[in-house]
Amino acid sequence: MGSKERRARDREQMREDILDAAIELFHELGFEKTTIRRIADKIEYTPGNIYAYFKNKNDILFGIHQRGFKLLYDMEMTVQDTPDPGERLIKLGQTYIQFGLQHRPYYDLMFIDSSVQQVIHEEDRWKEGQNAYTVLRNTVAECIQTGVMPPSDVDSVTFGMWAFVHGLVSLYVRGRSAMIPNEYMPQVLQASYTYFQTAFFPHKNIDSILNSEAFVV
Amino acid sequence: MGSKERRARDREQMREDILDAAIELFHELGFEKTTIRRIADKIEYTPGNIYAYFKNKNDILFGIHQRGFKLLYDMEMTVQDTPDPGERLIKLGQTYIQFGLQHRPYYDLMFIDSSVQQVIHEEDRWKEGQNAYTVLRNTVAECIQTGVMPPSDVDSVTFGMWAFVHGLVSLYVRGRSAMIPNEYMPQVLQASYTYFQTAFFPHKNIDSILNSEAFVV
DNA sequence: TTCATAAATTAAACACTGTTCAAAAAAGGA
DNA sequence: TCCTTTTTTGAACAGTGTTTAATTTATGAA
Repeated sequence: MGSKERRARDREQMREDILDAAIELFHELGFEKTTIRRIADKIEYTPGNIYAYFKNKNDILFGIHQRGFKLLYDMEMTVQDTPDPGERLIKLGQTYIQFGLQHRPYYDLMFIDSSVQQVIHEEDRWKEGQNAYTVLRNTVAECIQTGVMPPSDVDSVTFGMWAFVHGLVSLYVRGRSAMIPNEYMPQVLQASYTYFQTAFFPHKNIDSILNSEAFVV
Repeated sequence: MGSKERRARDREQMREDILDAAIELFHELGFEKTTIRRIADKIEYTPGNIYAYFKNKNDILFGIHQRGFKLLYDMEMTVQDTPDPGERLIKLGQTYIQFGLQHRPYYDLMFIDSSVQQVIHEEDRWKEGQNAYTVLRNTVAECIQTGVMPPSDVDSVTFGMWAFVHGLVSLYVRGRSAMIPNEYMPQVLQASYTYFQTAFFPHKNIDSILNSEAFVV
């Protein structure tokens, strides 16, 4: 008599299928150019049926948005067992870059695309993003408290750290690194990241902390 | 007999009027949501007439794109007479931030918006951007050559520097600084920028080089 | 002024978009 | 089988970028 449960699973599967098709098309064409009719085509249904699963096109965006923040959160948690806050901060930044490069379509929707940001902002969905910021901020605060970093305004340092890794990822994602051959990008990204961290943690051996695979584009 | 010239001026003025209306609407609604009909409304003409001045909607984008890079280039040139490369690099970054904050609609179109980037990329219009990168790269190279900065891969450092200032501007422009009250943003931006530059130029008095007004949002 | 030519502007049409909704089809339980 | 609920469809709506023929406006010469 578990057919009720199976029907619920089927519904959920259909939602996932729609999201899978949508994230692929968003990545390929961008949000605005992706049409409901193309999403429907990809999963071999008619356009109207999409609306039985999502309120509208923006609602599909939210689904992907949530998936993305869950992915980022899970990756952030894998470095939380590093006891030294300086080392943890270095790993956190690396993790953020790795997330951006490995889940580019998500990153784009979560942090860059403007039509997306407008929709998210209108519907007050930025709370997930605040959490990601807080994780970073706590680590910076601990670095300053324990003397690993010099006394400074916590938000200024946190925002700067975030800006740096966000800049690395988003310039690359937006094709702004065209002047550098793509096969060199992993080394450039790692060298750039190492160079900046060295300025803040001169006594640390950065390379032994980093994982080269995180910078593969 | 100068009526030929006046007609040419009138045509040029009409193009400027269209661009003025477009940049305002792009900023307000984004590129995709801005319709030719609304641009036409704003300048009190019919939609079809726009096409007597611009090939299509993308072509309007290019017009704005060109304006923006001219603006940025002019601002970059104002610091080129600073002889010390380290000081010049610090000022260059400040200038970039200032440009982004003061000409937000342009910055958005030039460096962030994805539908725009796609169009620009398709039509191979990124050469102007390469110039902006070269200006920065030359300064970094000079810093390394003169021993102001330690020996490093020039592209890695340049890309990192750009990433940092781009990150500061674009996180703010995208409303990612919502956790920080907006009235504190100028100080946070300046403090963040100062903190990072201090790490690279420990013996310089950064604050005496910077101009607080550049960080006004 | 008058008139022919050239330029600027318009209105209507095209195929496309997101979205809605009544009708049809399919599935489930008795 | 038959009734009910759920899923899916197809047609319709107003709005999009763009094209084109027709119309209006401006220009310089007679």
